[in-house]
Amino acid sequence: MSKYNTLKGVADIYTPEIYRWQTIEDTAREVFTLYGFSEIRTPIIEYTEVFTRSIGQSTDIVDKEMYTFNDRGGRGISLRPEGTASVVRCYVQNNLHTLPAPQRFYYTGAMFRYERPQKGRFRQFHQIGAEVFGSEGPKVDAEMLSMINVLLKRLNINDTTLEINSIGCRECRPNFRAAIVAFFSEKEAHLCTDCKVRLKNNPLRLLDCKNEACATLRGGLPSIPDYLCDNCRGHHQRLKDLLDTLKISFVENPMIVRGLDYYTRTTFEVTTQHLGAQKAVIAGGRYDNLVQEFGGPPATAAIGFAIGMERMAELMEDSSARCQPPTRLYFAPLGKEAEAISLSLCESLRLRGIGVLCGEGDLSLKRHMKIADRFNAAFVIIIGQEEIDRGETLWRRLSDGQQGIAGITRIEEYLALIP
RNA sequence: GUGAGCAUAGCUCAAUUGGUUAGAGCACUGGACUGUGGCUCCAGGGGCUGGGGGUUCAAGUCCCCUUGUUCACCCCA
Repeated sequence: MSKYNTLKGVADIYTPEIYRWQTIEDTAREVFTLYGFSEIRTPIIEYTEVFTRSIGQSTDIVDKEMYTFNDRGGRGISLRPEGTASVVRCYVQNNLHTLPAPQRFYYTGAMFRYERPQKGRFRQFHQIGAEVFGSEGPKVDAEMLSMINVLLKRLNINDTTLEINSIGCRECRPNFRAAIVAFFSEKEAHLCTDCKVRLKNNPLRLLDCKNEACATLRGGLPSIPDYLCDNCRGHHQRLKDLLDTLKISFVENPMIVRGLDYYTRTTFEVTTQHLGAQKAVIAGGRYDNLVQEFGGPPATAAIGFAIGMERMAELMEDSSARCQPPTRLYFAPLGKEAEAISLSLCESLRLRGIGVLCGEGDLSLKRHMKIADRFNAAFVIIIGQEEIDRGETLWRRLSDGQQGIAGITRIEEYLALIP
């Protein structure tokens, strides 16, 4: 075995799987454009600080999952583990706040996290994400969730649930956090070992521990909405009202706290039951302080989300994925002269926008037929010596075997074959 | 990083309590049909049974190690 294999947790994507991916990408571009988003492309590598400062030093992502290394110049560099940090860096670096507000961007591309692969989780995975800068109002939250809704509908993906939550802002989160700490401190002895650490480092994450014992302890937990300040409470209520107006169904899930430190107020996930343990297909939220923390204009509120491509593609497996566009005509030349004629006919047809394939002149007709069939061609155009002598070609429709003749150089007659 | 399962042809899988030459379907190539595909029939190529070591008269099968993979935990898209 001297063959090379892919690295652990990365994958080649090709036909027919690639058509599902293209459908998702094409549809997302279309829908996002309708909502006023324009594409943004940022590098896959950044200074490591771009990620550690935004995502949070104590999160799992930067703590143990980043591909980090020094380049030949000794610069500390990381492969991006997610998209938002780079977009924010780009926004600040290029003073994009000077564009008409709010600014809307979407991106697509590969992300990297050093994790143990499992269903729906890879070391190189792909996201389509969108970000809006410069609007604090819940209208943007609702609009974004509506955009997601439209995308899912267009892709024929049902069976998903939109879950929303609010985790407060700089003003009210400390109160809430203190209440959580107080609540669990009494029960610390009964918490799992992970949660004992969380109690000190990141108490919010006590909320979504899956350990049964911890889940039981959560009974009687102070309710998050009770601790939101008036502004955050108002924001959250307004969002829910707008979602109702737009007839977007959702459930409130006070346990959504997200694993990245930059989130404020609205957080949300689109979940499914079809992906094993990885139920989040799309996730995102507000990050009203991050732009300022990156040195951008103060009080630049922002919100964004990311779609997991691999997970999305898996959901589409039974759904209406676009198939490879069929080759409409297959040219079957018999002999060198016929091959040359076929080749130039093919070029003419391609210039007219018709997808055609040209076989090789030294194949038997039987081989040609088999190949045409395998490529799903609608018609085979047979050109042998007899045809050349008569100045015409023989066409055969593969679906029913009907045959006819066409003038050898009359492009219109080939075009006419195609419905 | 932790735990469990699985590695046999390109793919999906067989192979009695350990037993002699490791099989089948699909796919591929050729033929039946020398200028006509799909369906059918026939034939052919393909394997160090993931790798290494051990037990045994005998190992695809049992044991150990290793690598890969799958699923789950942590966490996340």
